Amino acid sequence: MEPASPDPGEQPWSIRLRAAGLRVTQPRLAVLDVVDSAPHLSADQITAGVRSAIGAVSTQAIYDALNTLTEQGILRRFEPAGSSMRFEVSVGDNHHHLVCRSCGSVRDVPCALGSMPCAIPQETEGFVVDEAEVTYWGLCADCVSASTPE
Amino acid sequence: MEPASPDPGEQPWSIRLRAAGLRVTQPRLAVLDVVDSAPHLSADQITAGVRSAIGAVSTQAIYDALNTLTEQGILRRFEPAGSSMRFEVSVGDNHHHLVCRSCGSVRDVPCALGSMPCAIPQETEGFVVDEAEVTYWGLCADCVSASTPE
DNA sequence: CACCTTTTCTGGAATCGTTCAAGAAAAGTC
DNA sequence: GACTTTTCTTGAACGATTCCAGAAAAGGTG
Repeated sequence: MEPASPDPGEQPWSIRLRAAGLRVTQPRLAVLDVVDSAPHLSADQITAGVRSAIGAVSTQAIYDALNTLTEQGILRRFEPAGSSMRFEVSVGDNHHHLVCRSCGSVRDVPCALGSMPCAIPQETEGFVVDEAEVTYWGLCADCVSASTPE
Repeated sequence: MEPASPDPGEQPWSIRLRAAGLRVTQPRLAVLDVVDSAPHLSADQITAGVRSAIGAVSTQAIYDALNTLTEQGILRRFEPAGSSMRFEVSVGDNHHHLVCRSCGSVRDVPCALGSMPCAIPQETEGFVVDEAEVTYWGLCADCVSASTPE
């Protein structure tokens, strides 16, 4: 085993961890693998994935890893209203999310708002903006068809 | 007392409640007054405001009022990541929010993304979008100056 | 390679915000 | 004024996340 590498051609996680000044630990590698293989998972789901990959790990270790990795910009965290935290590997493209009101599923959408006004830091009466987060709410294809009579 | 009316010239809350098929109760009127007088409050803060206005009210009554009023479109609820629910009187302008990463304060911003792409329902691979929510993250003026050395 | 310092993980409890559930009270109807 | 339905009270439950103290592991150093 030991994928421990995001993708052939990319730097293995261990390198990215060291580059961020973080120690390379089993839980962190496992968290990265799980999040990389399935974006938008909750802490709970990530915990399950990590445990099935490397055995017993404390809940705290997962949260610690998620928080640390997020702080270092390796993961990106978001939290649609009514949902718990969700994570994805940070790729720096500032894409946005479609969230299904019915089943809570999340889908990525490229930042398609014209010429990305959302990436442009603005200033509003002294308020310094560093990020614009867009969440599209609606129904996913499955839930649409499930709710349609015919 | 008994403001019970959003604004001179606007319909009193009782009318709006009845129009929505809801009974007119003290807790609901008080919730509306509090939210109207200070947008972006949390359920907790609203509870405090309501209690100081009409005396003892159960926490549950507040949550019930908030949920019901939100369902009926009289209030608008939003929930910046890391924060609890926040409420404002729904005015139908689909404005957005600036959220301070440091102190959590919220400020309204008009939907200024060009010609409001955010209000235009899109469809993406069967995903039917009915709302676009934009959250700007950054630092409010106070926190900016507090964090600046000089 | 053994040692040492620092970071990270374990285990368990605590916390916050929100919801659930059953019965009492109030609103609106006839 | 009695009746039906909605709303409120009380009190417990719940999920997600964090806090804490001590044990274990990571990785630099001699």
